[in-house]
Amino acid sequence: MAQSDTVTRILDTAEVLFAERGFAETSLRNITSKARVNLAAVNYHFGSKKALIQAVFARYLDPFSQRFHTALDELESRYTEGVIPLEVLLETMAATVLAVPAERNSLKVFMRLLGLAYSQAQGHLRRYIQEQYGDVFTRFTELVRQATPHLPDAERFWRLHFMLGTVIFTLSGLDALRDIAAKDYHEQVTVKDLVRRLRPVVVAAMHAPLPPALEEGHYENAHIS
Amino acid sequence: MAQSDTVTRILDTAEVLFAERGFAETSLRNITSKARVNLAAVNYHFGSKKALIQAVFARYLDPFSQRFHTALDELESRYTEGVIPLEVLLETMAATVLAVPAERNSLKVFMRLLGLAYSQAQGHLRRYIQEQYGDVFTRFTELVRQATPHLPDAERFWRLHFMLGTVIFTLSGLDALRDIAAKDYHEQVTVKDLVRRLRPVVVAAMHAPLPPALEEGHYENAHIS
Amino acid sequence: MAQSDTVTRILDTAEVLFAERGFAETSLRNITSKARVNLAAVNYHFGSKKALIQAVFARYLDPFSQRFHTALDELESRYTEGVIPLEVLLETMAATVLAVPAERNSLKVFMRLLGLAYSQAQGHLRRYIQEQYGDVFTRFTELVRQATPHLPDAERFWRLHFMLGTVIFTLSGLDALRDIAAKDYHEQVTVKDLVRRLRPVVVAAMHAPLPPALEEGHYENAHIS
Amino acid sequence: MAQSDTVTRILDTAEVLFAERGFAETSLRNITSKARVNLAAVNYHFGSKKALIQAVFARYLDPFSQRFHTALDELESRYTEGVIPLEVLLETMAATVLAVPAERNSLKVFMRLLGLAYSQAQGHLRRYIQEQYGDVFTRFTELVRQATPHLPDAERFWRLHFMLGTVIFTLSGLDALRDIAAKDYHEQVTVKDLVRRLRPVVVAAMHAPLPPALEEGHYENAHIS
DNA sequence: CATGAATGAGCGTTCATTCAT
DNA sequence: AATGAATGAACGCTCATTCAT
Repeated sequence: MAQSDTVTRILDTAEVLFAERGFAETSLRNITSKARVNLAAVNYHFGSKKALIQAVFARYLDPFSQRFHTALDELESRYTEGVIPLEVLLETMAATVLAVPAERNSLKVFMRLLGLAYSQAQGHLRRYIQEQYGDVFTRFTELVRQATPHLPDAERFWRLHFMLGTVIFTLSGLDALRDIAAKDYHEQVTVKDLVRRLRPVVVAAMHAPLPPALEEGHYENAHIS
Repeated sequence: MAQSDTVTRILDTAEVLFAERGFAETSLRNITSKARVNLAAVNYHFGSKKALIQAVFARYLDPFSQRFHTALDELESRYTEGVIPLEVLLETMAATVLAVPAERNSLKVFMRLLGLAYSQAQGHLRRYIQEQYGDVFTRFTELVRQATPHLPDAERFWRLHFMLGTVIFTLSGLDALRDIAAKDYHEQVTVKDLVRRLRPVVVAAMHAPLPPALEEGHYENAHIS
Repeated sequence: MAQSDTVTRILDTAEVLFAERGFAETSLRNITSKARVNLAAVNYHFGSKKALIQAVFARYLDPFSQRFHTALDELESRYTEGVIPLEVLLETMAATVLAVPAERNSLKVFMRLLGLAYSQAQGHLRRYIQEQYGDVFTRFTELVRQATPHLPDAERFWRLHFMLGTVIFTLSGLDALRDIAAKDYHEQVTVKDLVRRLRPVVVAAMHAPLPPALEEGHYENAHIS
Repeated sequence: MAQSDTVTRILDTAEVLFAERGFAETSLRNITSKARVNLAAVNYHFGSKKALIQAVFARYLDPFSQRFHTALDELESRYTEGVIPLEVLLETMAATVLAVPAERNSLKVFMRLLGLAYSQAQGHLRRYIQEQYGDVFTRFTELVRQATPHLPDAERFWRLHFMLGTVIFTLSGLDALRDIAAKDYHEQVTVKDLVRRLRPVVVAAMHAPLPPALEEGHYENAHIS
């Protein structure tokens, strides 16, 4: 059995099981038995379970990072005179995020994995992602800054994460939500459809009016605080 | 040791550890040793680890459910003539969500738990929450429907979940994000501050223009699909 | 099953297997299956394999240390006027070493274990023994120092270890040597017999003339160096 | 890579690691990765781990056996008329033992290995050594018998092993003992120095008076038995 | 009401060895 | 002659749970 075969089968199986159950709930025995490879093969090829988890992410994030850099290069060469509009930046990011797993028909898995990366207690994973792919995100946020000069830096930071939450939460919980939606609204939702719905929401959120300044104590009287 | 003491100490310890590490990564030994109670006490008082997880949620969701029903009762008696405005509904929900853990100074823990409930592979937990607290959410969404008659039902459904994602993602990952924000913007973010920032974003998102109809194939030429 | 039962059976089985095969070559499964206790019982009662190894030693060394201190107390109260003769010290040590395992008919095992403690790569074990029982050995060597004032300190140190080697090597390899002796000399050797033979050898070794001074270069011409 | 190169590097690395940690605690992966050869090379060149262990010993014992036979030949041709004195025999053995590893600066390693051969649970190793090198030891002990006609056979057997214990125990634990000695007596001990100290001790031990006969029951009243 | 002891199942990992190339 | 890949067995250990007291 060629290396690529075993390695690929482990990765293919692992990403599905990780996405379905999370990392701690997926044992190497689950993976190897479903992939029909030897239990020791994971440690042989990846070294440890942690390294396997990172490899699963790398298989998405390496091409993503590469393509996104390329796409931003193109944008920058096209908009030499002015700033790149926010909508174009968002559109480009969406297109790149979708392009990579689209080839393997695994957008849902990728999104679930992204969601897990944030929510599960895998400190090593967040560290790994930050180290390996931090620069491309930094580059993107800098372009967003230029596209939204009216937004205070802190406000932009939080809004980007608000939207990140929207996207990851929605797409990673897609199956459950889709079931409810189908039951209540007799509607079969596709990822394409969801992205269509997300677009105006994200744009509106980024363009929302600034909140009242904190010092005014305006909210002290409300029940929210 | 009175029962209530042991039970409370288990719950107090469990919710913190669950929030910090997730459910699978927190063992009963972690909990009982930190709570300085006997290992068997969890199974004795709660029956199983699953039941403990549900009990941890119930301690938040029972009072939340109760208060929210009461708050909606008040709103309905106040707005007998017209519909309750969307902003008021959102404000009321936010106030109720914040009120419960505020008494125990554990909003962050509660939000982390909510995030975990969605992201972790605890099917029993989602089922439990749906069964126990589904009706109050149903009541809320019906009021939102009346407040946003112009929104198609499906669109409203998705936008509510978009915003749910925003809130849960942000508040459950608060610590990590707060660290980044503090490092980059020299800003110490409080929950109160975050809610202030969330308000206009959520409102804008709910009022965003409808997406173009899917049938038009408008997006087919874009890179997103 | 009472605790003492399980714990004792684990210790009894472990010391025999350790003595027969060494520490690394004896698995917890070997021990627990032979002792007919659950595999997890070792970790439950001792915490780890390392701790089990130390517990096996403690069961011998704790009473030994105690008795030896008592015996030295008696000697010191008996010899208030002069020094305790070397032969008496050696005799006392021998008697104490033999007394402890004699009660459990396991001198051979104890000696094998002592030999292993020196020869096997269990750094934690040497550290543990040094920490727990170093003081009684220090006390003994100090008395030996007073009994042999003519010996340079370094020479005494080495001769004590030469003799330690003799005793441990002989008694820990007793079975193999006994087999050879039985085959060649038709002699069934008992521990008592071996101690009888060891006595004059040890005394003669401690009283051997000093080696020529190193500076003389006397040995440079010999083939030994 | 020429075969001899790979084989030599495996042997060089293996003997060091075996001496440091013992046989069971040294994995083939340890050896091959440190020697920078392929994992399968050990099984390819030696057949098994056991065979590797034996090969490590053979590299010392083959030349030792050869030289010792030659040295004894010389002694016998020199002492045609009377017996070879005990001191000369011991001196000759010491010189031969030291000569072989001296060429590779690895006396310590050799001694550690000898100690391990006795103490570790490698039955195959003792068998191998006995089969391969038993005759030269038999020849030596026969000469010792002629040199010490006054000693009963059994007594001579045990004293030789007492001394074997002294030497192997001391030299194989050299590093640890050297550390203690250096700390307590500010003395840097060399192997040459140790042999100097061993000489009078070994001679005195071999010449020690015979123990009282066992039948007398002399020791029954002592504490030793 | 509470607990120390015990259990069976399963975990990630490492092992010496084999085999096709 | 040599090696990368793969394997089955075993390792120490932790898990949630049960049970007798």
